[in-house]
Amino acid sequence: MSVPPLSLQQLKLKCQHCSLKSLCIPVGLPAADIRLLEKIVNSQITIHKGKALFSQDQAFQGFYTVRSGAFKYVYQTPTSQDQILAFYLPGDFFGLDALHTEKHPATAIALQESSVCQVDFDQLLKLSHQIPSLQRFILNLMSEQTCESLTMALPNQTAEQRMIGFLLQLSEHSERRGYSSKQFSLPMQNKEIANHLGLAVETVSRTFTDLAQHNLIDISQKTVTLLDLETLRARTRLNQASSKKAPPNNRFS
Amino acid sequence: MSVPPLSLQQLKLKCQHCSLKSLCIPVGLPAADIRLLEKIVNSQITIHKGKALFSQDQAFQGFYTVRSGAFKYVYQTPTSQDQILAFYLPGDFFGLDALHTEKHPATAIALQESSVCQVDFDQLLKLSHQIPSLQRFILNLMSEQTCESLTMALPNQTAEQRMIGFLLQLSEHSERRGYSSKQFSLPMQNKEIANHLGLAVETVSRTFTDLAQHNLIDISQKTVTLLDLETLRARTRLNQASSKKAPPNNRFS
DNA sequence: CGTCCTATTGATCCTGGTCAATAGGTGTGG
DNA sequence: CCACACCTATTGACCAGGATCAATAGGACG
Repeated sequence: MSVPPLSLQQLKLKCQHCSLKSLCIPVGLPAADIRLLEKIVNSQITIHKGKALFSQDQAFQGFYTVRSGAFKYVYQTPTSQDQILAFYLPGDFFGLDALHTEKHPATAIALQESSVCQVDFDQLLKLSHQIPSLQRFILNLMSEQTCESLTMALPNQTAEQRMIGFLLQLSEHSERRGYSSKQFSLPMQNKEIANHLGLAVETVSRTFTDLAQHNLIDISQKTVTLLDLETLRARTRLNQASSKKAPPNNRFS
Repeated sequence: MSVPPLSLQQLKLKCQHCSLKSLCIPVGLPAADIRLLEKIVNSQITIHKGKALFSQDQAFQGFYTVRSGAFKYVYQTPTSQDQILAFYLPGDFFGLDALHTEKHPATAIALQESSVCQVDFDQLLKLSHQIPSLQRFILNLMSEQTCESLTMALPNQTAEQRMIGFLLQLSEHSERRGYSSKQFSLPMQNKEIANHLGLAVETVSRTFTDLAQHNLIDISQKTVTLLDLETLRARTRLNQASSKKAPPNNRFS
């Protein structure tokens, strides 16, 4: 049977026609540069549910952006306990943390049928000599990631606060991709949320039902609806600014 | 009174003669390149105890390396609660997380009389076109920081595990600088350790005395001695690998 | 349809936070 | 140089949030 010279399927694999291009490397680049970029991007990678895109200690061959699906990023400790460091959703970049050791520090596992683009890093560096804004893009990307994980590392926080923070994070992500900030799906299991947030599965379950009973969220079939963003945001603020005492030296000198 | 043309004091400010150069940007660079580097580094910055090197939201002018002293890196939340994201000791780089917003996301405050080098980032980028290994150095630096803060964000962990982890981190740092991995000083207060680790001050105090009573550490006058590295390391492993059940699917498929 | 894994709900226990009181340090002014 | 004030560290008593244990229900998949 004959196929058209360029199917819609194939067309979509090009950066120029990618629905995520406004969130991705091509942002702001002229069409000519995007065509150069396409040459060093492998957009044909599909990963099945439960399979690893790359494994911990595997050699770094480039970094990735999620086209569709979702990943968990798992660090395996020497004592064979797993810790989910992050989840990656469409539009997210990951893998650059392997740069300094040339080995991936953790394993990326697909939570569902997923597709990614692989960007050859060395070639991207070369290309960045022709396209100066690329260099800035890479640096900004890494700076952003450092900054994000720094603030992510905030401890304290009750179980509810961590859960709400997690939901708000997904909400922002959904919004950034042009979808609803109030409704999105959870591609991961409660068990995985628990692991990521450092809680027991039971606590995750209980917190979801608590929030639902207070009409702050609605959750059914792995789809979450945030019903009261205001109150949710308010509840993540720790201790309501502890205004009980207002010590005189709460400012930097 | 007449002074020699180049005092020992002034000499030490040069990258070539800096005692930290093997940990810093000059590592591996020929003397000629180091001289170029010296031109874009301001090594004359001294910060007094309690003063800020830069403040949250302040414009990014370059990044820093600690020459001497110590800093806490404080994020001030909208509700005016402070969170210590990190401590920076001699040899540490910081400030690059400001790159993508051009504003520092947190405030760096000296814990004691401290001195830093300020590196003009734009000039460093220019210089990296002449010295290719510089580009790699910058990228590696940022990758390392991303990676570090990612793994730092591990939750779980009991109070004791977090405290030991903190001490081991300082131990490695001390070793990297060529000092003892077993004995080092704590430039920060218990209050600040507590804040950083998300614990109560009382818990920090209690954990120190507990560890001391078990002859795992010795602590006096802000100087810590690690007496039993083996046991300390063993105690950071969460749950001793939970071998009670050994589920069949503890491996990635 | 049966098996296995995940989610939910209840009961109990323990780590670590909070409150409180005291001791030790540091710095300032008389 | 000492006294006082204020801040930090330590120790004890108590309490609560969330982990653990346990049992059941719901889903996914062969």
